Amino acid sequence: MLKSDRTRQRILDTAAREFRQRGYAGTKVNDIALAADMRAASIYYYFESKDQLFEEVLKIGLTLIFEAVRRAVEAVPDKEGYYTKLLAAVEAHLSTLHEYGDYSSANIRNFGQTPNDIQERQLGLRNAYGEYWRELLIAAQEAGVLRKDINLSLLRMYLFGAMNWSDTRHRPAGHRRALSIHRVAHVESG
Amino acid sequence: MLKSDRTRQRILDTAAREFRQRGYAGTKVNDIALAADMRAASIYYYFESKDQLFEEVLKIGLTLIFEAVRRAVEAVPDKEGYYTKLLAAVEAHLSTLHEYGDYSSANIRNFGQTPNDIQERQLGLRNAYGEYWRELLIAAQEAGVLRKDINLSLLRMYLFGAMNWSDTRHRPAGHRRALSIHRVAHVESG
DNA sequence: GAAATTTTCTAATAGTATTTAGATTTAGGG
DNA sequence: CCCTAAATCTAAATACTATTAGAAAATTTC
Repeated sequence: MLKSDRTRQRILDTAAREFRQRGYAGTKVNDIALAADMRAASIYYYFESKDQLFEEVLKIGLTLIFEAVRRAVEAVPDKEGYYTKLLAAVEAHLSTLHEYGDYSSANIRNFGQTPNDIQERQLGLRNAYGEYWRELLIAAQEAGVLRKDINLSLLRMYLFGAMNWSDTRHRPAGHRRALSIHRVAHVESG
Repeated sequence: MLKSDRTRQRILDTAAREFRQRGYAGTKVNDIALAADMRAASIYYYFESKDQLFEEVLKIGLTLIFEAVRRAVEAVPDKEGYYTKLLAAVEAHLSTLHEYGDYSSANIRNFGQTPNDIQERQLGLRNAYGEYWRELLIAAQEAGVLRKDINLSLLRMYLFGAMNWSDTRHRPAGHRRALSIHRVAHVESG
């Protein structure tokens, strides 16, 4: 029963890559199949529909980020304070985006243009992640790590934008990211 | 001969809105036509193809932002220094995104998932805008407004991300932005 | 190694999309 | 008003796309 699982995984990986690059409507089931070295019909043996496949990719994408960030924040001892916690969160978000880029980028880039019924089913997870950051930022501000006059909703929005944008830029092959995630998180020169 | 121009404009406006919401592949020529209160075939009287219409929307979107930013920066007297110039640029970018949102958002949100041939034709304009910011940031750093150890490529990437992200969040109707662009640019509470 | 089961493929179906052709309507100038 | 040109429409051609049916191949089990 293992081959089956590996094939399913291969379809998911390929689908994530295609959805990321061409979007939900722009990706044809056939594109995914050919890129995964099979015929379109075979995909229906593993997934009910294109929509269901897409939803699974979306869910995996955000779940990976959320769990990595939560783990990273919880790994910081409380005595280190909220500045360190915040940095850990940023680094975890960026690392996941880098490592499981196809899944998480597929989610981030396509959510806005996803059909409504799919969006609604994903909204819970999305809001939960936003809420997690909201509370993190509030705690950081109360701990004095962020100035009181900073608008936390805006800051959160900007943070997400900044973290997720890196993804938009195309990374030329052979010119792999030369900066460590740490440097990226600190906006430092290498 | 004015009716013609107005209709063409109406098609463009409608197309920008649809492309923004549903993406390039997700938007059907029919959707645009119906939303603009006509039949699909009529669009072909004004535009050669769906692609050409899409390209025109993309181009308008970025051109509006670029020109607004350039004008805003040039309007700042040199003696006011680069911090003011930088803020003016951010405010202009945000304002345009807010005012001509459909065009500029259609560009920002869809560029990555646009077919290759279209992307290539738009690349010149995109690179020019990026280059404009690059030089602005270099000048600001040399003028001492930005710390020397800050990686300008990353900063630019993050700036774009932060500025363009606001766009992703849906603005519930009736709950129009309560913060001024100025406050948004400063990440200040209202 | 043959039977049973799982997996994959070929071919067809049904539904949609873009785009043309050509007829019809609308608007403006004389 | 009427004529002409511009603008729009209806209907159809063409081309895709998701999905299904069922045959064929591969894999597993005994």
